[in-house]
Amino acid sequence: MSERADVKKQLILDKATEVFSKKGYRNVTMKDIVEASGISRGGLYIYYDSTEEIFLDVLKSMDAWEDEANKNMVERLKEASSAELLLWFLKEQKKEILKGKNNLSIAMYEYAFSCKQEGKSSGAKHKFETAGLVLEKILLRGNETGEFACDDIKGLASNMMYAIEGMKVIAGTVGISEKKVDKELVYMMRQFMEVEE
Amino acid sequence: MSERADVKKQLILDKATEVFSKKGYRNVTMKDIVEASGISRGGLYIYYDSTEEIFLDVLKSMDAWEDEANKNMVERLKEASSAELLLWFLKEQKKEILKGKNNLSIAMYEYAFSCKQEGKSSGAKHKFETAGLVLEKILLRGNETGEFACDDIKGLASNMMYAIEGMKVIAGTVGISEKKVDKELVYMMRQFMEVEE
Amino acid sequence: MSERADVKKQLILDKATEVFSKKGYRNVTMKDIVEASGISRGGLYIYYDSTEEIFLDVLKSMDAWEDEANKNMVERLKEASSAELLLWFLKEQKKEILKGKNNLSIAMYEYAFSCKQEGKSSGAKHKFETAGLVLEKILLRGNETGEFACDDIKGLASNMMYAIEGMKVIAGTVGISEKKVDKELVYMMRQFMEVEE
Amino acid sequence: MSERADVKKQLILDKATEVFSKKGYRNVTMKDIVEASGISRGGLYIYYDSTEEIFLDVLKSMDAWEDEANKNMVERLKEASSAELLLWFLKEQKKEILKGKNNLSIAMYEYAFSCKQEGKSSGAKHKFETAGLVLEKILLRGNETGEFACDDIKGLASNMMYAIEGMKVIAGTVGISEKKVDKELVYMMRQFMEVEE
DNA sequence: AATGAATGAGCCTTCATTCAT
DNA sequence: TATGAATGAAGGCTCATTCAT
Repeated sequence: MSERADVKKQLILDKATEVFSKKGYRNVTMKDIVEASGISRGGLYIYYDSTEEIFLDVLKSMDAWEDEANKNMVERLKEASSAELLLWFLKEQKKEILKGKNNLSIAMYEYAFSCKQEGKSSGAKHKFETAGLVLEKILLRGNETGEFACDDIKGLASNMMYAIEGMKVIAGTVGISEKKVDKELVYMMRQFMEVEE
Repeated sequence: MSERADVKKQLILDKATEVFSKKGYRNVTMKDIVEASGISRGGLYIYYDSTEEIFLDVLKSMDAWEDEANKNMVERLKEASSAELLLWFLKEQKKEILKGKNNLSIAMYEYAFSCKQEGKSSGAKHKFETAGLVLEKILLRGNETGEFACDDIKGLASNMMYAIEGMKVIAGTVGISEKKVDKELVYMMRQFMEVEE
Repeated sequence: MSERADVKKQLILDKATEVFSKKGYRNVTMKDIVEASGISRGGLYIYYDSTEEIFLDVLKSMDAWEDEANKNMVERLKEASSAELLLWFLKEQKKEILKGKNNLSIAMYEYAFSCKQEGKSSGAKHKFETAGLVLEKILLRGNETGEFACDDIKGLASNMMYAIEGMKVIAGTVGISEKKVDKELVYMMRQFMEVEE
Repeated sequence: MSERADVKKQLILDKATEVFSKKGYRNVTMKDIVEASGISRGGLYIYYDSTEEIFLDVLKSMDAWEDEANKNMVERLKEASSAELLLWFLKEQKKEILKGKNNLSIAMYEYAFSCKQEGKSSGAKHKFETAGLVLEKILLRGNETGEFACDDIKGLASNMMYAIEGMKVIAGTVGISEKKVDKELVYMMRQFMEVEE
């Protein structure tokens, strides 16, 4: 693929990401993406054959970005304190939660749901598990350095991930306030560390 | 509306519930409901004007059922122990989580999401909050009777509800095992009571 | 299928026959048939899913008609003279040849060709062979009654059928005059019987 | 036009001939020819503006080739016996018949048919008549030399041409065996000469 | 000349909704 | 009320043709 094509694809992905964030997965038509990206109907088909293909590429590009972020974080494990990393991790999660109807969560759920219907794999599992592992690593390290005090790291990490997932969904549907998110995150942190209000 | 009409409506709702559980919200067509309910295309329009109207009625009938259940539970608060009630509550939640792709969660998320787009209210908020309040009541009472030991009931109830919500979504999309659900529930309970394995 | 549906289907077939006769097979779109039959786009899909399906039904209805005609002719073998039957047979062929661009031949060739591409059977073979057998029967009988004098009936029938087929194609493409057709038919008949000019 | 352009055009014609033979006329797209010829989409338009233009050029180049062949044959009339020439002529026809779905006949019929619709001339008539004249010449000469005995040369030539045309069509659609073609040709020849089996 | 990405018209198909019976 | 045939709008896809490079 030529460089020019890559630029075009990136434009499509950027606009498509907005569309999927606003409309979910199922409700998005090729026409939507055509109109959002300013490309002609036929032109879009040069690069992608279906909304599914585009959606998967959107996820892939996001995964690439997240993998990068996670790698950076693991690097930082060596220098930064666990508490700092945890704060960074939760801040990222908070950001995503608060994007609310502008995040891809609902689209991903819809997609994963339709995949399940058809017995396909959606990749959502991997994404969810990876984030859980990162959290585990941070907690484990914090326990070792004495920053945290937690006797069931796996259980805690899992609980936090599900609660965060729940907040994302609630944020994307009925909505959630920043204050509420903060409260939840503080509640979680109190289970294993001192938190000043 | 005649009694006969009510019977017909109930039939439609029952079958529509199955359809929405299996296919989500957006993906459901009038044809799906027509075929599932065995009623003619035109006949369906006598009772409902759109899939949205049907879906809202499905939610309403479920709410009615749940309100009833909650009322019963509050009644039982007087006779049963808080621990018993909590177990019953969590068992209900577990059941719903494990229904996985056969529960209405995804359809509700899709619907709530599209409502948010259009500024409508979906009723999902009410449902989520009601369940939270029930849990709160149980925990409060347990604290009073000394069965539970929890110093932030609101925070705990909220955390549990989000984590449960997260599990529902994960169950409906990437899937979750019963064992995993049990683990999560036990983890939650350990925060305020003794749990034997 | 209800009677009403049959009426509708017949209307579609009648109009579609005109369309296929005028435009061949490949060049016909659902839109053409929709416009010719005065039915809505969606309405057509209730009865037929593709132009191929319609075309096959057109052929089937013609076959039914021809089978009937052949059966009648075989009946008449008992009473009529072979010469009379032969004249009738050739008159039928002549009629079809002269329909020229209004006959289905070209559409059938196109269809049979595309079937061959895909390894399907088109039914054209059967039609061609059936007509040949009818001719053979007439010639055989004429030989027995002394009306005809032919020492290679199979060869003759085959030759005549190919020549007639050739005329149909030429008529449908470059065109042919009635006089020319008559000349050809007389030439054929002279091979085995007396023909007055 | 430069010589280089001629080379390019010839390449296009060669490849296009294959395509039209395989897919008929209507079913051929610019893309097919682009892919077959290895020339770019835009490049093709430098030389030809439509598939029709290409197809006409394909026919023209074939005509040129055949005219050449016919002229050669007429030349040979002076040296070779009529029987030899006839055999050569029929062998050529047989070859073309047996090419079956790889000959241009169907494409020509499709094209001629669509021309007739629009009142254009397709050139198919000329081709058909030219071949008939060649056959006539051979038969006439054979009659003069006493090799053949035929009292209606025009009628015979015409009959043969139609039968051959019929075989081409049948070969391109439902198929025909070599043995069957031989039988037909022998049957024709017996009408005016001795043929050993 | 040559390339191939881009355009947009046109056909295919589905489905919410209407309406004669 | 109930039916299901009919409608037409909307979205999917392909392909002839153009155009910047």
